[in-house]
Amino acid sequence: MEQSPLSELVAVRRQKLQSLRELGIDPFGRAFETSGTVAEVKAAFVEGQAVSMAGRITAYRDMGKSRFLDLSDIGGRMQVYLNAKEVDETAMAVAAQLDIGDFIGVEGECFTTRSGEASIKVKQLVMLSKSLRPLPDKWHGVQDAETRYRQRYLDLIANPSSRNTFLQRTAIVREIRRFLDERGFLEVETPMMQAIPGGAAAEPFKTHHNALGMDFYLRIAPELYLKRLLVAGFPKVFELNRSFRNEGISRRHNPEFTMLEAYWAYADFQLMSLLVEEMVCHLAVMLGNDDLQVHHRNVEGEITRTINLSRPWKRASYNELIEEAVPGWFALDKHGKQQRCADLKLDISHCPEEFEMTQHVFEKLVEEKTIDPCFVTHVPKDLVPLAKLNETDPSKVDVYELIINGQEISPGYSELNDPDLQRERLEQQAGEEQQKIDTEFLDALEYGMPPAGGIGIGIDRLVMLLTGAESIRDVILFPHLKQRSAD
RNA sequence: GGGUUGAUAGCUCAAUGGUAGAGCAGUACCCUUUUAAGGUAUUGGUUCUGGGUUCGAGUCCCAGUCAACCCA
Repeated sequence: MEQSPLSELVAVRRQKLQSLRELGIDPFGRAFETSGTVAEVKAAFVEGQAVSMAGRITAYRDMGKSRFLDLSDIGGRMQVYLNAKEVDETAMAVAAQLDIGDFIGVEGECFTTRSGEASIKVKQLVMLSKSLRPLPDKWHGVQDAETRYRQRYLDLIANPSSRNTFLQRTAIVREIRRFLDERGFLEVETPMMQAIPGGAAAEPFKTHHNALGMDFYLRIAPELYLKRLLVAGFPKVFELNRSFRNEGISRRHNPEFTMLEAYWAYADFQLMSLLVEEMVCHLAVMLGNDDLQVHHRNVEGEITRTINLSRPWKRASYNELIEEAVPGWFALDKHGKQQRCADLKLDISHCPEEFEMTQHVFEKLVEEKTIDPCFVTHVPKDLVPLAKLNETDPSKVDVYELIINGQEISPGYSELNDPDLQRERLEQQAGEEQQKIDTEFLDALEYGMPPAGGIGIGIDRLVMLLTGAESIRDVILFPHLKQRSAD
């Protein structure tokens, strides 16, 4: 045996494991029929009624001849009461070998304690799984960020706020599917492994298929395949799943992230903006923000930020917003813009072109400062090669970029369906790297794609916005971290 | 990639360069309605890793690992 204190704690639990086996008990039990989840059993509480329930022991209060245990699952906690008078000797012997962390099943009857807590008086106790390692502190939970991410299960066991965030994430995703289904959108699945990664400008992950003897890329967006389905005749489709970008990791970026893309034939970006507005408000209300004021709070529960989702949401053009932030910007020549950026302490060393400087100003002085929703329209065409040009100003495209909470949450386009123009604009964007153009997509467009509105929504960022999470790692169950060296 | 901060018992955290501690968890005992149960006693340490300075390093210096935040 090793000498470390952890192994001492494990040894104590392994000794109990052995004791259970000596009692003829399988410490890792089998199927157990329950009356429902912990929350369901608690909700259906009727004094004196027989129930059965299973869960993990999360607290243990030993009174000598009687014991109180808290049984928990991801959705709730309920107290059970164990009394030597109510159960046989074996059950009390088993109870003596229990630890916080064990899974047990109980059969018994509902009763209310003197202090008024709905509880279960145990008649039968069944061992379901022995826990061999000690759980985190019951009161302080897991504070260490690294542990919370690497061992998310500990975070979820110990931290109610984390449980709540992920339950809300699930509710949001489910409700988005229901919302779109209700409006006639069909959910589809398109390739995550693509020979040519299209639909966005981003660095892809590369992989290899042995039997085909060819390289694939993990998709950076599903867009070009969903548009093939518009060609196929689907009037309304969506996909809600993972995309992958081989770029930096930050508070706002995870290499794999979840995106919704939806396409609606015969619609345009303006109709799509209304759809998104309606959907996000609907989700906010579902989560209990009836007044459409989403409050973000710190650990003390104080409000740190309030996002006002009241409709209608602001709509403003790209140029207007930049002029608002930097008056006279567009009157400046290239040198003047460089000077102005220097005055504003903006680093534009990586922006050789004027439109890139403008975009940098937009990101730093508009996007990051926009908390309440704003649809940014009339975006320069160089930034968006897959959208239709504006009829009156062909230097702009018919798109919106929805900014909320200082982040881009959703782009929406009037989708470009002119195959020749699309080819030209992709060629222009690709520059020297013409092999990066998905020509089979362009072939598909030549068969005819209806005019359509399309949207993308970054689900992780949307969940951050709606739950008040400050890091994308707090809304992704298993965020990617660097592997720790074996020691 | 650069900067800043951090890593101490299973968990949460202390510790002027001078004997590594507390609460919870664990262990033993008491207690038949407790609930952050309570009472008494008690175990538990590669202070992230490797060097260095020093009579003496958790603490100071250097390098590394991992993380958080900011910048790119």
